[in-house]
Amino acid sequence: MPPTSDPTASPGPPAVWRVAVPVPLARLFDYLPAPGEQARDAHVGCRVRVPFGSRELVGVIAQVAPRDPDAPEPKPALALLDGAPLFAGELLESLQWLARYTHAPLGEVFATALPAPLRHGEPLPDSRSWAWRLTEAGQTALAGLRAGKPRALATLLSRNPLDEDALDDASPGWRAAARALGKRALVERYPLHAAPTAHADTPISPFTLGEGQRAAVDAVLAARDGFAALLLDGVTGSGKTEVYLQAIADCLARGKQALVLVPEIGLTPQTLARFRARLGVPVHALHSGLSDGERARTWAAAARGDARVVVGTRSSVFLPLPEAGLLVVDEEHDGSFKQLDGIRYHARDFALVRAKALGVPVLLGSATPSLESLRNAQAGRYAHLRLRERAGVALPPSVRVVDVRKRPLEAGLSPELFEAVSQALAAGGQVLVFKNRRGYAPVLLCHDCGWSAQCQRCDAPMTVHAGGHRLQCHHCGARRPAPNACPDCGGLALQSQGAGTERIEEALLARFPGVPVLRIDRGSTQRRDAMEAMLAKFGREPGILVGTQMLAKGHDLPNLTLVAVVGIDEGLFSADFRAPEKLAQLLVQVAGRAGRAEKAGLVLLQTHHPEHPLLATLLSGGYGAFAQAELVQREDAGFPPFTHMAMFRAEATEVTVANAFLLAARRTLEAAVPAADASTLEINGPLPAPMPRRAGYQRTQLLISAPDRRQLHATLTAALPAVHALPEARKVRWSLDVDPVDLY
DNA sequence: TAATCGCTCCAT
DNA sequence: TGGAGCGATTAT
Repeated sequence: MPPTSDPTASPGPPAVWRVAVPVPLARLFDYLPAPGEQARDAHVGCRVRVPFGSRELVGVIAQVAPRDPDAPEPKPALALLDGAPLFAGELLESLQWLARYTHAPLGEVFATALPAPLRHGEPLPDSRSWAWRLTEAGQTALAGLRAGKPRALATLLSRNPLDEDALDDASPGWRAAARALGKRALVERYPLHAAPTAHADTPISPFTLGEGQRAAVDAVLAARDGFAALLLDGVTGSGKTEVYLQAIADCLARGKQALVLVPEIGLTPQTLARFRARLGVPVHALHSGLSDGERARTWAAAARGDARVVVGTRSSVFLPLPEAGLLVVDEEHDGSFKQLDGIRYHARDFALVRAKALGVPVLLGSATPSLESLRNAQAGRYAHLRLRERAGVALPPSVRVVDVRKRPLEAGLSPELFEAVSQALAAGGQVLVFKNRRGYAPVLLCHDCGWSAQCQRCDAPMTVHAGGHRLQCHHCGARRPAPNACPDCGGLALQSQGAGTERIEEALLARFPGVPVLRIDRGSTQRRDAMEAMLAKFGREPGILVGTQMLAKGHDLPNLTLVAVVGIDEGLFSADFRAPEKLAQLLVQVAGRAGRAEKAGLVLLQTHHPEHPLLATLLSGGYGAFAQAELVQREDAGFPPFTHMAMFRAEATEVTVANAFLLAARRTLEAAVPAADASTLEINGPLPAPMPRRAGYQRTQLLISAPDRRQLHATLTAALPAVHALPEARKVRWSLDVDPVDLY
């Protein structure tokens, strides 16, 4: 950091605020302190409102520096928004690291790290938790209340006061009832005093641990006084959550905060309820279903140390943790930890950076660890903790590959599959049919002339929906009614080719009349809690679930005895080098859903390629053997984690315009490569993206890779200012993605 | 990124 | 001649 001046302490040139503003410019802007303020070092990390062109923006003071006497007079800032910095210490440093690593402007990184109200300059909200109790008048009036929601709420509160989180769980929609009762002074709201420091009395639960779990907990506790990365590698049902809970309980007992990152679909009410029941302190949840106000409150609670445990999705990795003791990343292999637009950070990787800066352990859990994490474990950078056996009485499922070559298929389902479903239902079990394609059918084809329905704005076929009546593009969202006759030849022989979840549902309903069939995908469950409600209604009686990825985890389904996986063949031959890893993870995760309780589960894999090496390795040696084989291939091919990548993407209405930019960027990069790295740094492209046209834009890409991360960053750092300044850059939408996950 | 400036075109 | 529409410019 450059020298700063504190005019109250030492005379010298007057100081200015150097502000990181949320605009795509990788530099700071100088402002004179707001009226009545003097620039002090303690202002670093505070928000300020500043004039910017004709706009007003909220920025963050990144430095306090002496005013440059040669520069023109800076504009004065409008107002200092914080009395104490929002970003300080570890978080400030980690975010500065992230800006350097992603090559993104610091102002945009700060903006991404804040919930919307704080980003727009609102004050840090009140973060106390509130509870409700019955008043004396309420006690008296209780018996006289008419039946209904208010009476139900009053009855609930007559047993004991409840905090708002507990009310959310116990009685959704309670707020209207509470307001009604509050008006009549029958109930009242009061602030709870969050216990801010030590919870020495928090018991480490008496739950008995298996041998592997015990060893894992011991390893985490042994590492608790400093930074350590621990990979908790345990099959589904081996009790990873119990290990997290015990490690968190220890963390709480020492008066520290714990942060648990979970995938987008992993934050179920079930999970939260389990954390709340076991830890004995308020557990804050942070996910996309919350209002902006709630997110800001959680942020404030974490910043003040009031939130002792936060369970949240990707963006929770930006929470301030002044008293951090432990970070957990559950399902660390999950793709939803990578942000795909804006600041393209990886929450798991950033959690590691933060844990290191905080000097606390980070626990990465998965039944199917990413190859990156396995490699780090093998290189000795992470401790590798294995949980081999399933906890309790659960038995591992048996897996059967069904060869469907030359078999008659109905909606893509084989006779063997129908037979297995029939048997499972007869035995009183539930069935999951997994197909990673929503809609009715992936293609609408003319049997006479070969025409197929394509999206007009994307290089992709349109998916058939609504039983064949509607066409929808899954890439740009376009919709139109399905034609009755072929637009090319006028023929009436239009056929839905292939099967999505809708069509599979239809076939199962026809085949098993009277059996409940529930379809779960992004079409059937728009709202976040819709899936909960549907699964609750589905219950434990015999029935069939049909669904996509959404069903691969979360939601305990103890009566599930058969899992049938359909349509994996595309994944076996994808061009993406990560496709095998993703497919193996998906198969293992889905299979893990079968037979979680006393009943042994059966998994059917339907394929045209029963001899495919991926399946063979996975079946004979499990995920570990697959991962070993895959790592060897990655090393031979020079792919991550043995090499490091960055991707420039460009889109424009004309492909030549997109390519012209990437070609100019390539020249700029080549000129910036240090001589010592010239033989190892590789640049590929410009090449068309795997989907060359999307939503009307032509998309091309440029891939840079180097065996050493330092080389990659040295080149990017040297070249990026010139790339930003390229005249061609003004004509395209372009972005840089360091460590891209999807190569498109 | 987003607001603004200034150039061209063309309807009035 | 006004102003819609578009591309270029610029931000302390």
